[in-house]
Amino acid sequence: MVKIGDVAREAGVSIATVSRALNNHPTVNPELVDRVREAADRLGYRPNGIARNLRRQSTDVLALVISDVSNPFFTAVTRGVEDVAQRNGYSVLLCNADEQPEKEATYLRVAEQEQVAGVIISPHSAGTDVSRLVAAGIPLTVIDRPLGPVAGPREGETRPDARGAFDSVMVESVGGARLATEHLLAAGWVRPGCITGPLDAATAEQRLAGYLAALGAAPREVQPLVARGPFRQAGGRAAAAELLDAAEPADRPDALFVANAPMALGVLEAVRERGLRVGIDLGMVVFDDAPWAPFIEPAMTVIAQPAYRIGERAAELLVARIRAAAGAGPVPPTAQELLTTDLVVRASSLRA
Amino acid sequence: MVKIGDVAREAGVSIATVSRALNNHPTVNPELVDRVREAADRLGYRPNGIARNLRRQSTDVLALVISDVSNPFFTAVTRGVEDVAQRNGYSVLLCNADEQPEKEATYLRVAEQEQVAGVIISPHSAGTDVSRLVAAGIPLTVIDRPLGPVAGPREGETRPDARGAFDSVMVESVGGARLATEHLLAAGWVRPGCITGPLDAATAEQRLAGYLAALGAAPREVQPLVARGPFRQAGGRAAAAELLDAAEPADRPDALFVANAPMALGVLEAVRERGLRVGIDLGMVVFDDAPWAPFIEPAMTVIAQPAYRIGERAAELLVARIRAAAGAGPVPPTAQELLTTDLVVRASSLRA
DNA sequence: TTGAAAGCGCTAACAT
DNA sequence: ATGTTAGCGCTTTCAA
Repeated sequence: MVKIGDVAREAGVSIATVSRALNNHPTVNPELVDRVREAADRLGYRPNGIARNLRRQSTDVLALVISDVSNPFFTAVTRGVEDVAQRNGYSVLLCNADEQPEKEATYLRVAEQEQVAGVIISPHSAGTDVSRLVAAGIPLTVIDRPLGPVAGPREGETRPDARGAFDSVMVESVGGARLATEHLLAAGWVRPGCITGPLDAATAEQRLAGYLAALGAAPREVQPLVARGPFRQAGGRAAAAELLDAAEPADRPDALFVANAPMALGVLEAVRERGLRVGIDLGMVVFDDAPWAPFIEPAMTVIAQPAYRIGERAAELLVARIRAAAGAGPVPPTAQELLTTDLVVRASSLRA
Repeated sequence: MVKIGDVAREAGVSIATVSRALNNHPTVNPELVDRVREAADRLGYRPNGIARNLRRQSTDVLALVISDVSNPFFTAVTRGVEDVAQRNGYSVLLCNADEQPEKEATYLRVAEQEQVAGVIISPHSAGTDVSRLVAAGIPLTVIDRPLGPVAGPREGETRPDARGAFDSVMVESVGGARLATEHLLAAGWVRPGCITGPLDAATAEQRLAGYLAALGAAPREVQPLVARGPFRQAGGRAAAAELLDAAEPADRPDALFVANAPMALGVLEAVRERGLRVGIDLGMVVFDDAPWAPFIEPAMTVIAQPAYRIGERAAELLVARIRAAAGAGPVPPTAQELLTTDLVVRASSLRA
């Protein structure tokens, strides 16, 4: 490996000059800059990032910790984050926690140890522990799911200023879920059920809460019908089976509000296996749009989230905070952004 | 930030002992190990990964450079890589090159500078430059798309031993594409067209080659009908439009072989816009399965790749090579694995 | 403007 | 078995 000393010798200058020349320090003689550049090219010199990071105590890398790479929502978020990061000179390292708390914890530890410049995370649950990151002074933006109070340095102690510890970008989940359910009711379905994620996932709770709120506000009384499963295709299938196979026909839903897109595919499996027809025997609305939603039969009605925008905003807030932490900008006030969702009516929610 | 010296003081030992204790060095008194552990816990010590990497000249991190996070094929590959990596104590950093050569180059540079333990890459084109990685001795496994000869240290020079420079895990693309096209012909479609990726993408060429081979072997002569576009939904839509809108009806395909799944969604858009019905007016086969494929109407016939397995094998080969490079195992012979594809017949390819 | 040298936090070779 | 110390390759004072 060719190092800075080799370049210095080749260019006939000191290593300090090489460092300054390569980092565009203004105080160095332009002629020397050229000589150094050429020498570096000739030798194929590539600065050792690790050494640089150790010295600078910082990196040009952002970590994006998401719950599931195969969920189109998160890939859209990823795009937004990447585009903003790239414009600002950062690389994005994507960490797929895969809905597993241990995997998430591992990535958070790696992020801390490798001293990334900042972290954007969609926490598995409100209990996800980011206290070390906060303590290490690594800027953090939380997306998609809220985080509970951050633990303080001593056990059992929480930081009263936890809210100020990080920015967040969320979506109006409760409202979107309520809108979806009201839409189902308005379309003439009488017993909408709700298929949501696990108890520890905040988004699962919010979407359920919206569903319940809609039922509560309905003119006639409607019995809540709820099933849970992991936020994946298999989870949706099992949960749908649970609801659809209820012993009492009166307990079987005639419509389904599904809390995320991967689950919806599983719900569709269960529906088919039972010979049910969406739009005829069963109404359906899904929280989250997906590329395939317009192409299935009937086309899926969804609550669309501004996924790309969430990624963009999260990255913008993070970059601003990194800059501020480096003293290269004003300290922005803590942001808690709430973006809105859209009901996209296609065919699955309409009675044929 | 609490560092190793602080722990040493707290535990009343030297920093060397702390280092050894925390790294499970066998030669250290178990009683001291406990003392050190406790001291470290008490202080909330977290080793500085950067400093460690600088000293050790290595990392516990693998980089996985893929062309498109939103393609389900790559997310399945990612899962395979992650599972193997985790079992072997590595973290995976996912780098989304997004089909852009510059972005890919940036990530490769980051991987080199941050000295990741190894890289798995699905190269944008055969021209992707991995010479620096090879020169830096970073083990590399190539997946999905082949890489051309690796450039040598001097311009214009190629390394004759380039084939031995890295392992690869690919899929029988040509054969799969040929099978798909033959299936279309056998199902009674008479003018199958091919929608493939850009000229510089090797998989686009391979899939086209398979298509052409099938036409060449057909009993009656069949005119090739080919359109290209970026490997995305919008690319598929534009390419399909090109074929479907041919001035001469005789030049319009009555079936389509589509080279990847994201493109297929775009093709479906174009098909709908023209009021065509898949399975009736138009046969369709897609290279690559996708979670939504069984759920669209009619269900999509696909060439399924063992995506998860590709990721697993790539990671296994990489880990073995990293071990070997560290002297912790035998040097494996260069592997060039070729996995097989499966034709999954659903409804889209059958004449109703 | 340039160079010499200190040190980022850690591991490992060497000394005890 | 434990401690002392020399670096890993770089950036950045400090001195010239």
